[in-house]
Amino acid sequence: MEQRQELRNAGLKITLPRLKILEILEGNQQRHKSAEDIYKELLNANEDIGLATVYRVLTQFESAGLVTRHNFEGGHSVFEIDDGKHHDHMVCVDSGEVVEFVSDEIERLQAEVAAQHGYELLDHSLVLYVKKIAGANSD
Amino acid sequence: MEQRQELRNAGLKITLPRLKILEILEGNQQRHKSAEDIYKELLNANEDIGLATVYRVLTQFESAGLVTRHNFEGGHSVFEIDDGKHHDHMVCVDSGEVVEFVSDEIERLQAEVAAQHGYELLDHSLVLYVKKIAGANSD
DNA sequence: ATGCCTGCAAAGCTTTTGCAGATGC
DNA sequence: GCATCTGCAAAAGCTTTGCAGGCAT
Repeated sequence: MEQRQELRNAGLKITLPRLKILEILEGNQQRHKSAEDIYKELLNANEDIGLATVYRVLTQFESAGLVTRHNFEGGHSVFEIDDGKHHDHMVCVDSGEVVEFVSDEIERLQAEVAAQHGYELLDHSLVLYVKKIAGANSD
Repeated sequence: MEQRQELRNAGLKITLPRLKILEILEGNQQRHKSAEDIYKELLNANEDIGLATVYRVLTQFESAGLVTRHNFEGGHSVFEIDDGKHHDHMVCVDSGEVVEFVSDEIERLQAEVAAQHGYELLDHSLVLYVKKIAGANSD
């Protein structure tokens, strides 16, 4: 029940919808969820929370730095708990599976490239679209 | 007037809307345009072409490999002529300016990272969000 | 009690689709 | 002449907003 404190720190009142949504986001199943995904999980849990509220809460969480919003291909956004550890994503085009990874070298090169063009790197978005190699172990 | 041939190669009938849209995409002003941008340019040029047609044509062009669609942050797509030369993008958060760049090293590292996880790299999307360094020359 | 929060429904935005008429070949 | 293409308008999909009531503090 540490979530109450997270909400408090974010300057948000502790309400049932926010607790439930935070709980779902912290669940260890799928880390990357769309608003719709969350809405469905709430329905399954018999929580009477509107889709509009899900969106509002997610936006508030984003402003508060609790979650990160990603715009993968396909029009809709997905959200993920922001634990402070930066990483990029790899999406399997067959299964839709999302794998997180970090490459310090890529990070460094990005800053370097930006600098070469006279820019300071503020942020970046890197998504690899991949496909499982037959017969390979996935890690 | 080489555009007719490009359309033909793509298996598309030569029509006024397609010619005009291709022409705009090949214009040397802004390389990255949204459907709306193109629609506005058509209106300015007094061409009587509907927005729906712009979308349809862009989708056809994309299938034909004539253009590439990017989903930068912000909900709407931008299109760019596909000249076969792969590159990534750097977007200035202040001016909205878009700079293209290629880093062979980053490309190589991406494939490497994917392989380490048992995946084959099919495609990727890399966007750097940057800010001009005061007093630096921009190249 | 007060002010922030929620649910519902309606609107907003980008993109897609249906249909009848127009156009290219 | 026939199939493909276009314009218009309406619909679709995701997300946001307005409003009246509800809940946390």
